[in-house]
Amino acid sequence: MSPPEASRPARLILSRLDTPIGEALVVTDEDGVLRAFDFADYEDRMRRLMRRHYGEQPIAEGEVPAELVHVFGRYFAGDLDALDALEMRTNGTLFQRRVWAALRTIPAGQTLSYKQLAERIGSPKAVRAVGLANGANPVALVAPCHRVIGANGGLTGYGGGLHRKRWLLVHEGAHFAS
Amino acid sequence: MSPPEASRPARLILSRLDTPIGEALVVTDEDGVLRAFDFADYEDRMRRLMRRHYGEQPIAEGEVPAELVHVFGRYFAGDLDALDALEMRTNGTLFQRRVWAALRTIPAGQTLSYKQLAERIGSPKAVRAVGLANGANPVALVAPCHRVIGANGGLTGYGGGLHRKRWLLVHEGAHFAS
DNA sequence: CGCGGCATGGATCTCGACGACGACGCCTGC
DNA sequence: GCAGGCGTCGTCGTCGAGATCCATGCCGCG
Repeated sequence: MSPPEASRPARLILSRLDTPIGEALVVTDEDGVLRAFDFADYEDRMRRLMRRHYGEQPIAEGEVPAELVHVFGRYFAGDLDALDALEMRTNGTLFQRRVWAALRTIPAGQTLSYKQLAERIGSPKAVRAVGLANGANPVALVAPCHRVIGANGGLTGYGGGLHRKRWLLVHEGAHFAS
Repeated sequence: MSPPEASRPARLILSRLDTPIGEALVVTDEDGVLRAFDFADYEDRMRRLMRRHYGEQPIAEGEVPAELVHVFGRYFAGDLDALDALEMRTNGTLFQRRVWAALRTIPAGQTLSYKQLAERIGSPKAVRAVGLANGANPVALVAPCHRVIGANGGLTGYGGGLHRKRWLLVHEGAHFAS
């Protein structure tokens, strides 16, 4: 159901990618597989997450792998499903990995409420916990936590700033309140 | 009685010094005051100690301050009291600092047993604890933990290796068994 | 003697318990 | 509607208790 815990990477490489909504941080491992995606104005939180998941290991600066440049470029250019097949590796608790896996079952253009997401992973009452896990998602966009909104259709919150959540949902043609 | 806990240093500088008993590690703070002295073959332990006392702070490489080169040189050349006036700063628990301060009251050429040292700091039964604190001494030579030996005159143990303890005691003209 | 066993005390590590905290949702009372 | 209160549940930080580890010393036994 949820993917297995990812092994401790031999190396972590941090690179930076320009997007229409600001500079993004891309962390990959020695196989070039994505370990984190976040926005540059939240670099502190991203580093804290990496430390939590992988220990004190230093993070080297590098280039964004060509395949990732290509795939994110397509997504922002309007090919909304471009990220669906992209491999990602995450650590985290069983519950978190369940939530993050469930996120990828929401197609672009659609949204889900925190409640519906909680039901989908079999813990119908763990609504706020789902919110917490959403906030701890290391791989924004690829695990599309921006597609989860309040039961009343409002945007509630987003780790990258509400303006980005709004932009992404508009970009994907989803419906939401105000 | 025991010196106050040293403040967190602004900077730590690690330098290396040749001695008749092998390369030594010298750690100084931004004032050039000694924070650690150990032998190069135990660099791991030294770094662990620094981390414990001063946190994750990185340690820069640098040159041994001229005064220290001079003073250690004199000690190894036979001026056995050359280190007596040297300033040092240590962190650690109250008990540890009491032990380390008491070490400096043992003159070169003399020895004390762990028991006598325990009595000297007012905890006559904390004999093994004194041994532990001795092993956690960050400032070898300057806090002369090598002058503490077993009640039967044997050398027991030394963080820098027994051969160094033996060499130092011979160098200082102290008496000990076998 | 030499050896084994045991008391002794501080530091460190590990665990489990506990409390606080949310990117919510629902119900109530105006 | 809308503001406020509360149930709910996984995380994380903190704290404290208990076990373990030792650079010992002493006693008792062969």
